[in-house]
Amino acid sequence: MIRDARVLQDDFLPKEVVHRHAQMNRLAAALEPVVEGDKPQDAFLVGPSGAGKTCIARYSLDRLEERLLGVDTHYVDCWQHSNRFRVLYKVLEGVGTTYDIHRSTPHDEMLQRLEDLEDPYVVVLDEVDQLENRDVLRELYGIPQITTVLIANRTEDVLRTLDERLQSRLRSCETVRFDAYTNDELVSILADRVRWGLDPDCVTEAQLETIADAAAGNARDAIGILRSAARHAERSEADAITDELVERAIPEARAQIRQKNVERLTSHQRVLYSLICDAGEIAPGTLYDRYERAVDEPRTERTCRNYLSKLRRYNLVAASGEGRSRVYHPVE
DNA sequence: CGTCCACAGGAATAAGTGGCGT
DNA sequence: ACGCCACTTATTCCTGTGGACG
Repeated sequence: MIRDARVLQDDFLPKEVVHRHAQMNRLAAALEPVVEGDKPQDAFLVGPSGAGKTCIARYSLDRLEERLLGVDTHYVDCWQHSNRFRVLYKVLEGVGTTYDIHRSTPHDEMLQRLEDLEDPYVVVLDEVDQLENRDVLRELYGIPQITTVLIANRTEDVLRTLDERLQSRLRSCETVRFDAYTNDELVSILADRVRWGLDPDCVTEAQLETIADAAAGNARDAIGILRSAARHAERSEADAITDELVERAIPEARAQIRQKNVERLTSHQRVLYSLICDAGEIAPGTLYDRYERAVDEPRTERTCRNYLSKLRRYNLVAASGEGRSRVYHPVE
């Protein structure tokens, strides 16, 4: 029943982008000057996750490379590469000069190589708000050949921690806003994937609507649910996806993401996480007390606060209330 | 209504790690 | 073998903030 598994993968890039023409055009317009040999405008794509930002950015890079020889482009996921070295390394990778780069290569040399570039270079920095050290942004902005396309959930999260100069520069670049997809849009995106990769008629319109509803505007989640349901159907050698499989796939797709994140935690972080899960809702002070008693050599409170912000970044826990009335609770 | 305190998170610092060049 | 360089993690110190409480 799965004819082409690739179209259900996270990194699949459709040949045509639907429902995002306005954003496509704005980004294309910002980059357009490069065709005439001028400096393109930096761009900033903002919006909730799964709203098509990454997709549009990658798509635009592909179109640009198609049209124009002698422009380099590259995509960097700052979630996976969250420090200066890794970002610079990935950026250099895009122009194929990493053959003799290693951990202890001075940053100056890496930057020098970028400054020596002959051709314009467009870099997408996805999830830029996950960057631990923003110095690298300033460094990249200092290189005239490089045009950046930043992607983040919220503009303010990125701007907040930057100095004045960089802030004003970022404010003046082309900002393209994305909203979450509507249910109808999600259904049509899912229908496309079904058409390209699954047997026709193996899933009903009503089922796609159920999936779209559960995904709450997030296309990545929606496709994840569809993928999970299709895999189960295939494993049980059914020739269609049943309603029951869809219902099961909804929590499962979420659990998979959570599982992946929990695996990336250290043992101390996991203790905090399970304490929060057990309590359902817990005040910071109580949490630290219990943590101190739960482990042999407890870390300091400050370190735990760092752990907690990591748990929040991974979307495992959330905090509500400010100041003294703050409580942590698990997500979902 | 003002004070106090728990809490968040920035900055500086120290100890430990890993891979490289000499 | 050794020092270097940059990274990572944890810690100490500190400031700003908003709700609780007298």
